[in-house]
Amino acid sequence: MNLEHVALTTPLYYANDIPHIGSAYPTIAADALARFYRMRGNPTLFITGTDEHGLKIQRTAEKLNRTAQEHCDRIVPQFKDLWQQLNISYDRFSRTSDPRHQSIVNEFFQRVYDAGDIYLSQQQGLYCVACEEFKEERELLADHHCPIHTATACEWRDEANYFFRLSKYQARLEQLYVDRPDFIQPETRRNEVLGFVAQGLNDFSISRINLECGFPVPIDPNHTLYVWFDALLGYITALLDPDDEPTLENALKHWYPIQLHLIGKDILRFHAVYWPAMLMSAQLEITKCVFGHGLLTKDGIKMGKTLGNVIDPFDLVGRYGADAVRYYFLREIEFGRDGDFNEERFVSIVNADLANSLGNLLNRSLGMVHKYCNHVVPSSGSGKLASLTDPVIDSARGLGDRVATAYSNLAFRQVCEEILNLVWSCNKLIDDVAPWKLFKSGEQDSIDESLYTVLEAARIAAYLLSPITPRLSALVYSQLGLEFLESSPPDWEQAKWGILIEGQPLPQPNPIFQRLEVTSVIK
RNA sequence: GGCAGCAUAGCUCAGUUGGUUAGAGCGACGGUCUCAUAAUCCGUAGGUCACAGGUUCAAUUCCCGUUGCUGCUACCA
Repeated sequence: MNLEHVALTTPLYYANDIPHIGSAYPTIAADALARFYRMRGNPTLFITGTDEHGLKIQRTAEKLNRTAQEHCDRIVPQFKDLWQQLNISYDRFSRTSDPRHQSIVNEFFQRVYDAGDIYLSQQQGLYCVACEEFKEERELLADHHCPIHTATACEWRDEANYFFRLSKYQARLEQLYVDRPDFIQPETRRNEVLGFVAQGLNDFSISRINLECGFPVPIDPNHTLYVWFDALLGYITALLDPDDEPTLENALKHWYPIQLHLIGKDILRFHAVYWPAMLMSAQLEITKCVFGHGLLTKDGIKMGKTLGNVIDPFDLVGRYGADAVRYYFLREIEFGRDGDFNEERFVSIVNADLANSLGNLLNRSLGMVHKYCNHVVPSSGSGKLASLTDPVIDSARGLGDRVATAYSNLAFRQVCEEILNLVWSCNKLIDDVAPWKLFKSGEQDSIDESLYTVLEAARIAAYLLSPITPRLSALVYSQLGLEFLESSPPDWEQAKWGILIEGQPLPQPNPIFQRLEVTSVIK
């Protein structure tokens, strides 16, 4: 078994506002992956957190009459609360306002500076005072008026900024993309990056003046580090053990390099271009893979505050529960592509798969065990029904490998499909065998054989689905009289056939997943 | 504008290295069983595989064009 260390990250979410569904989605995916790797026995470090610097946060805080730190201190608990409600098993919550982070950033900056990749230059351009931003000429209206603030013209500014020598890394980046075709996934995202880089890379400024919210530039405290420069380093800070001195050496010793950054495609460039260049400059290894997932729409329409059609993740989990939400997003949406949320569809998919197919499979077979098999796990039989049970058993035996491949490829949809195929074949097996008829004719051996097959297959299905629906799987296990601690699930041996032991008493069956009802009026 | 991608049943998607009746799930409709959470299982869905050309004995699958949609086209994050 591969016991490689796996550190994986969600984005460090911008702590400007409370979490939205776009933050929940990749976090759910990352959690499923982290749980999968832990089950396989890989030492796993699952990192999430918040990015707490930059102009937007500063402004939001000002509006609310708070300091930036106070503002973030109020936002962060809401992220943590949502993650708890969604059953997210993160190991580290990295906040970029952490003083330890500053130490890491300073050290990293020094390395890049020593490499000669940071220099002072002039940022010239048209500046909208109202936006406090430089604008491109092409995005402005006539006479250099800002489209947002049409009353006043932008003014020409000539501002000193520190720059990172990104252009120096053009060739090495292109080589990286060639040498490691899996570095950027999925393929379409990779093509976007290739196209972008092929245009030629410009150095980018990594400092701002007139900005308080952020770290001072180590070599020039009049400047503040540009948010992204320190935000990306939050991943490395998160690698520090709690008692470690905050040095790069300590951060890199166990978990580096990071295996996977799971991000939205909207921040792909920072992770696939700037970040590896920064790491090259600091002479650090590059993350193994950057995966840019798709974005979500609601009922086919882009979500936005102005449209008022945002999905509130708190509301969704509150009404339907963590497993249902986790399952829908990973089952129904091809990870990597854009996807849609539709509440009626959500309810029908979740009911069909979790309640009707898997839940009812367990419930009906346990019911029969209690009626026909003395409330204990039946024997696996003598093989009379082999022609019916063998295909199911074969499918269950191979399921672990198939599902593991799919998880490794972040193909959650495929994971679900593979598992459902087994579940469906079990429901069909029951109908084909019809144990209730065998009971009347007294064919106990065949009853046992069919029910053992189905229970054991259901167990494997639940086990392999547990990274996605941990609570549900734990319930299946307890219904089967087995232990399943959500916080430390049993190891991958459980993917094998034959774990259920004949004669073991079974508790009274109880539906593991209640059918959902649409609880809100569809607008 | 430039570059890239996509366009298959009501919905979400598979698929065809070009070749008899184009598939799955969900939804809908009909039927069956009775162990079960009115669940399961079976059957039905007559989709010109976006549109118009081309190559070929043969294209939904290759090529060109058109239309539509999406993404990228750098310093808000």
